[in-house]
Amino acid sequence: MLMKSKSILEDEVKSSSGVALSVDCVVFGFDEGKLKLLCIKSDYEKYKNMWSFVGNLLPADKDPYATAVAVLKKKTSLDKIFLQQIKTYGDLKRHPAGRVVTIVYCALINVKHYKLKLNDLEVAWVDVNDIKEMAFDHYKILQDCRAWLEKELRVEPIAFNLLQKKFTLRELQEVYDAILREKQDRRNFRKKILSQFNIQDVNEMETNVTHRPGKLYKFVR
Amino acid sequence: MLMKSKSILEDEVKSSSGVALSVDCVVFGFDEGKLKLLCIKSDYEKYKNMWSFVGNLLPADKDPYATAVAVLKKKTSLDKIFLQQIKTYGDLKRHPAGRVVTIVYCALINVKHYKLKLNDLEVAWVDVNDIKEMAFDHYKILQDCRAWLEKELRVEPIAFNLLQKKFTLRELQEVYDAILREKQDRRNFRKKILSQFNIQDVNEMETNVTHRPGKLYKFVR
DNA sequence: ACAAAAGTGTTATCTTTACACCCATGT
DNA sequence: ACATGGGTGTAAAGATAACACTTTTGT
Repeated sequence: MLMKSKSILEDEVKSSSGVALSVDCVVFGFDEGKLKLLCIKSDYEKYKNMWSFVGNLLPADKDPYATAVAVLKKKTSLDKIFLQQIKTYGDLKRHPAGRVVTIVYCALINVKHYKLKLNDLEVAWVDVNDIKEMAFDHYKILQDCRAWLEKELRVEPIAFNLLQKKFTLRELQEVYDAILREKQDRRNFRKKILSQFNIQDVNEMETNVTHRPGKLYKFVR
Repeated sequence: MLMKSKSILEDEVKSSSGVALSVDCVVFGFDEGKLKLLCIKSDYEKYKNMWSFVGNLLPADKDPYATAVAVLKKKTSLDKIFLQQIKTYGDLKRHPAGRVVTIVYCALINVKHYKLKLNDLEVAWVDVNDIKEMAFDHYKILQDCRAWLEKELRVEPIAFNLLQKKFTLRELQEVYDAILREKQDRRNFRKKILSQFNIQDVNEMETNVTHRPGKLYKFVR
């Protein structure tokens, strides 16, 4: 969502010959077996206390991708995040402050990354499956992003962005099962994923688990 | 590309707090076994006589999709065109007139449609494979659209938009072969396409061909 | 000893690929 | 009669799906 307070944004909208441009980031994380969404409480009266995406107006001297990177840096302290443009939303009535067209990016981040900190008390990780509505048209956008994520997951090596560098095949499968909303057969999953991508055994084992530890792997491009 | 003359556009860019928004349409057609692109000569000094896409600035009272529909209606007289948003381009230096962010749509149209007429002398169908450069960042955009088209063709029933309602399987395969840039085996293609989509024999034959006429089919959703 | 997940192979089914001959039409 | 593409089946290879038991660790 837009970071400016309502009155400041309305001024900007008026001054831009009718159309303002913003960038929104749909940030997915994975934790405790669940797909999570980085959410911020809306500061708009109309959507008071509803969740929305992090975002910002597009500065005149920054391109959309750089703006999305800056938004993520500000909210999470992370650089080098997997970030992909999904779609642009420009319905006339989508924003109560006036005409705002927003370019939506999807980010996949590792919730356990040692550098991750949420630099805003209003920002939180929310279980995607618990979200039934959001501010603005963000719920619709979320559905589009989930559809994109499902499709992309089946063909591209994007799941690794949600995990730490070294991971077990169980963790990897948990990511797939959460995003695709189905439990796959363990043996078939392992066979397929190992033949689909270059995944290397790093000769280490997971620790601090209450069961037989699994081998650790890494993904290599 | 943008329809306005250089000076008018520059005024608009200046008045919009630094960022103007436009819509560009990458329009594909299929004719004589070749994938064609609807092109217009650029009217910018810098890109004089180079091809560009049809497009327009986003009016304050129209959403991006409706704007794309209006552009196509104006240039081709066609309504009800298959039209899908692909990506938004906003590099700082992409347009010589200043800061212009453009939302790109891809359209697939039937070149033989009885209503199709190009309402502009500067507009033409160009063989996609003959295009080596374009104005602005349009060549890069074209490559992205071709990549999208290839990927989408393999899974969604979009090829039919490039053909007339009734078509032969040869014509359909020509579309696939042109977009995927490979000649597939005829028997395998027929088996696959008939099992993938609901394609019905309309009990008619093609006419005016110098060889054994093929059956006509139609696609049903 | 028990609970929890790791690790592993085979078989059946489905999908994909490679491949060649006769047929209908126009010239 | 010839040139052009229409129409069709089969077999081999590869991909996917279903399925169960033994092992390792922590408690």
